Amino acid sequence: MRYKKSEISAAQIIDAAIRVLARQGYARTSLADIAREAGMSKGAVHYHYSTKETLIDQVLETACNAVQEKTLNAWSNAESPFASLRSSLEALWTARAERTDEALVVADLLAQSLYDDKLRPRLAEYYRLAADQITEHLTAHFFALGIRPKIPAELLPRLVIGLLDGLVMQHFVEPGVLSPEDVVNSIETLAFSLFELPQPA
Amino acid sequence: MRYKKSEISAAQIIDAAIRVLARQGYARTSLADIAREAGMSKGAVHYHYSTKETLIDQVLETACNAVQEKTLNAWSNAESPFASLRSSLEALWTARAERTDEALVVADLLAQSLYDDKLRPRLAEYYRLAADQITEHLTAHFFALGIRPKIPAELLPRLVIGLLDGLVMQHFVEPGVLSPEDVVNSIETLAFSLFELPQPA
Amino acid sequence: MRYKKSEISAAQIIDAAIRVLARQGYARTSLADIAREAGMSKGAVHYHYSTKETLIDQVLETACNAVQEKTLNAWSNAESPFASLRSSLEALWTARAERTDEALVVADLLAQSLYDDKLRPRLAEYYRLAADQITEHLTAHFFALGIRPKIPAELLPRLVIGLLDGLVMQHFVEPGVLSPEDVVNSIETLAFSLFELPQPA
Amino acid sequence: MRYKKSEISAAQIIDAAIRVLARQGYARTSLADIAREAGMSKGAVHYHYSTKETLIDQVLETACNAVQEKTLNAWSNAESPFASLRSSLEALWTARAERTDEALVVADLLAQSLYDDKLRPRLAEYYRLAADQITEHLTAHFFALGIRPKIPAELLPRLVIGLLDGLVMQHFVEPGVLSPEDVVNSIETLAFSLFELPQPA
DNA sequence: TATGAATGAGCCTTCATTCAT
DNA sequence: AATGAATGAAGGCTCATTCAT
Repeated sequence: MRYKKSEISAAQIIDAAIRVLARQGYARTSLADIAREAGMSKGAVHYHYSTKETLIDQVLETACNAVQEKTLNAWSNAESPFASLRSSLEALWTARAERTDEALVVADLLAQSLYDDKLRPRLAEYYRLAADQITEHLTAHFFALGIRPKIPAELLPRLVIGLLDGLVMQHFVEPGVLSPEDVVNSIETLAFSLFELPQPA
Repeated sequence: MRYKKSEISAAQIIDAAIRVLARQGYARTSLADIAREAGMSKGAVHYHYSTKETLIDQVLETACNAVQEKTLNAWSNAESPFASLRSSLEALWTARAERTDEALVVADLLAQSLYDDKLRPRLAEYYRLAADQITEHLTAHFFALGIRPKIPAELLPRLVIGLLDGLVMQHFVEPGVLSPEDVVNSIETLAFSLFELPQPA
Repeated sequence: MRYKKSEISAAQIIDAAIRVLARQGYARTSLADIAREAGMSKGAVHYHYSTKETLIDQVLETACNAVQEKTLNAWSNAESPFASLRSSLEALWTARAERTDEALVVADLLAQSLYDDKLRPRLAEYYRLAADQITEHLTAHFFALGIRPKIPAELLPRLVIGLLDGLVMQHFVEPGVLSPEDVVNSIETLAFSLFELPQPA
Repeated sequence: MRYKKSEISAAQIIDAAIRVLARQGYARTSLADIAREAGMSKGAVHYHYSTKETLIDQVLETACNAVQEKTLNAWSNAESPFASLRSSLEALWTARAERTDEALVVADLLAQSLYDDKLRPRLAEYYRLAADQITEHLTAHFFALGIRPKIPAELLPRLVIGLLDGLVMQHFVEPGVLSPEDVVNSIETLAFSLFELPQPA
């Protein structure tokens, strides 16, 4: 078999944890909640992850990867650089705004990381990977064509991510206030402005 | 007597709570911690705020107001619209990135609000006020001069706030990654691009 | 004035306490509840009764007296001994079963007295007085006529009171189970049997 | 293993609770007291009974059953109906007056039930069972012989119980005031009077 | 005489963790 | 590999009591 039985259980626990954390948030989630959701005893959870810290750590890694993977698909379709940019932005926004369990967990643990030194490096890596994804795309479709932005190239992805993350929080706090269309349109306009390209018709 | 004894104590508790929350985060802060920081007994805290919820509510309001007030000063100096914009952006960034207790508390409780219906409205109002502040400035210094952005005017403040908030989280997670200068420069450039103005020399 | 202001307040507290105790029971009643009901501060309650114990003691005395007084009227109407007996039994039953605040408080504190040495003597006196009341009546209307019961005369009142108290608890626990008519009828029959008198037509 | 470990512990807790409640009364008994008496941690008590309510409920049931069972033996010895009646009354009285832990707990929680809707049904059942026990005996030994009381047959057991309960409270409040002999004698006399039987020599 | 503020012990409950099985 | 039982430290909250005013 592909995974040992033990590994299956361990993964089930992580999945259950993500579900519960997405539903209740870190501050209100106990190991008992997670065990119940995973259909196991508290003891079993401790068998696989000896501390809550270890478990949460693993949860964060899994959740980050999941979000990352989801946005990865965004960059595949190649058409024109412009069409590609738009569909990518759309995907990046959706992956965050959709309230998937994983995105919620990342958002919640992001805040936890302000006070938890163990969590912070993982989030830093998450940001780095996300930025790299964007950089890669920009390099292939814009920089390679000689199209350069008005701001430092290494800063651009950080801005995009920051903008998306910040907007998503506003979206969560007051769901109606930002229409997805407006968001994507605006970011697109912004991107074009930065690249000194004429707005597409 | 300027303030009643009771009001002083109540305010001391809020201040202590903000200090402790900024240090430890909501999930790790108990009423006992707050009482200790305030130099009072747990009972006294309960005397002034019958519930942890009530207290946190008040804390959030105070913290939001503090952050708001800090950025309010940003808009005062009038010179040219451009100089004003830059100094304002700088102030907005600093107010958030400086790791003041209040800004940290707002960031933390923002995440809590994902799971706490009582907190959410307060944060929504916070966003609204912040957006209004920006709108007001833009109206006076840009719209009034006939300078219009390429994106819907009511969306612009939301983008600015989103961008700042999002960047600040990256800054918190990995302190070195964004230099304040770069951030402000970039946002300024971005703003100028959006307004179709030539970059100042 | 008849009462000093202080005495009025003290009495108001007792009355309030009886109302609250009747509503919530001793185990669930705090001094704060009583103060609130009395429209005073907790401090004021403590000014008049320095401990909860003192207050409860006073409450019990007042409640006992109230119940006693209520049954006292029962013995007034003199007609025939038999008619008098019946109406008296009726009054005794009603005073207990009616769920007046005072009767409830006595019933509740009676149980407390099992564990509280301070309360017990008061209850003992209450029983003694109630027994005396009955004895007096029996002496005047029966013994004086040479009608003697089959059981020791000094035990009879105790039996009557016990019977009433015991039945009243059943009545409280399951309100429908004993009709007041049945109860009075039965006790009357019982009394007549004890006195070897023929049942009245 | 005859009993599971868990069941043993659960039973030990109930037993400990009965002991403590009998000693201190409901109003003065905390879970910590019970845990200490049971030789366990507070956490263990909560492991077996998730709520104080649940625990008290179980305690009441156990105590009621214990009292019931004790009086059950009273009805076994069959000799003559008259001798049987007397010995039964004696047993009924003793079971209540002896100050067994269980009887005290029932008496205390009986009072609590005035303010606790969860407790009341259990006590109602307790009364019903006790009444049934008596009815059964009366049916077998008196009604079956054509001996009928002067009062409604279904009321008779309620009167007996009420009388015993009420007398027991007097007995608890002032231990010396009622000699067991007197009580049983009187009730016996009372019973004979009700059945229109000649007093035995 | 009365209040408002404060205390500290104690209450019920939750929870991460341990451990024998 | 997993469970059930148990622990003990907190956690939020209640409450009788004290005391300056």
